[in-house]
Amino acid sequence: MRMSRKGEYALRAMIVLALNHGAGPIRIQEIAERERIPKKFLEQILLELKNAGLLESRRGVGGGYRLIKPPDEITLARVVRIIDGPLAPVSCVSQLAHVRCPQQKSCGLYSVMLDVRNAIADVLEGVTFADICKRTKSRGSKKSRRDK
Amino acid sequence: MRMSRKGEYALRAMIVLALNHGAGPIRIQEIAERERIPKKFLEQILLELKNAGLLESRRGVGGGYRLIKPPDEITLARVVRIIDGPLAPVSCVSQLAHVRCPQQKSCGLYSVMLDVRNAIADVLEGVTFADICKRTKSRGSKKSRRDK
DNA sequence: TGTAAAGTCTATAAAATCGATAGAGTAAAT
DNA sequence: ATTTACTCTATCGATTTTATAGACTTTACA
Repeated sequence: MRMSRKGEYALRAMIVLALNHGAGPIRIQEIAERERIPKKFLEQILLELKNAGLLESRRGVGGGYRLIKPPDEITLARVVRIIDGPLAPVSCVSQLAHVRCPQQKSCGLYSVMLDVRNAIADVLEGVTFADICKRTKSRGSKKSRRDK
Repeated sequence: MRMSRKGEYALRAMIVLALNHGAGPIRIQEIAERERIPKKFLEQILLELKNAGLLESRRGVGGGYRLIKPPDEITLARVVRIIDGPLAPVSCVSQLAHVRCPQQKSCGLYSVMLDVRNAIADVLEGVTFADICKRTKSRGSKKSRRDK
């Protein structure tokens, strides 16, 4: 149930941009160094986010990227969907992907996978980059659990 | 945030076995046909599930696979973890994978990803194959939502 | 007892995806 | 003009995923 590294890079880059929101644009290079992301890889990611309408850029001296909207209007879900596609764990519960689920909705898996998708979406749609910025500063961690 | 096809195959195969629990063993061939899963691929999957202690098998005429425990004692999470590994979307929130998250827990992403992992786990640990069997028969679907 | 049926095991192939890199191009600033 | 920094497209290598192959073992039963 993995998220791609690309998706994680995108989130980290967005956090940097959110923390800096209001100040001038930030260069790719700087984000890449701060988050230890391969620069050329990050270029592609930021371009995608720009083409999706999340970022604006300026070229040349003093150029770089910045958020178009304030951090509290951008959810993590938005970014993950742009970079990694649907949140749905299997294609049959995503509206976009047309799939030939053998028994369609009669299949018992369908509703569970729908629940999983919704659970993921609830978390990711409920958190904005403004929230992340707060957490990053105040470090207010939550409960913890095991995983395997 | 995809689950592998292998994981989905495993879940479907388990459902077939659960629906048949109490009757005799089921042949790989039969499961493969019913769920349209490549037989040789399914062999590997069932073997993994057997080695993990979920299934038992018999060879020769009249052989096949069956569940060791009743369906209401096996959660979907169990199967997904066996076949696909940790549920955690990024490695830094999984105990097993030792990772070098740049800022460790001070990173604002950490708690969100933990929430995602827990949300997934809550769903998958809360559903057994007995539940799925009920749903498959009675077709009691739930709420629906969009995804993209 | 021998033959067919079924699972077991390991290797490998084919395909897809991922992560990363390369390099030529364009726009902006000075 | 020159430098800086984003833009675009292609490609590469590695890994992972998905699938196939084939020889082997166990079991039933004729």
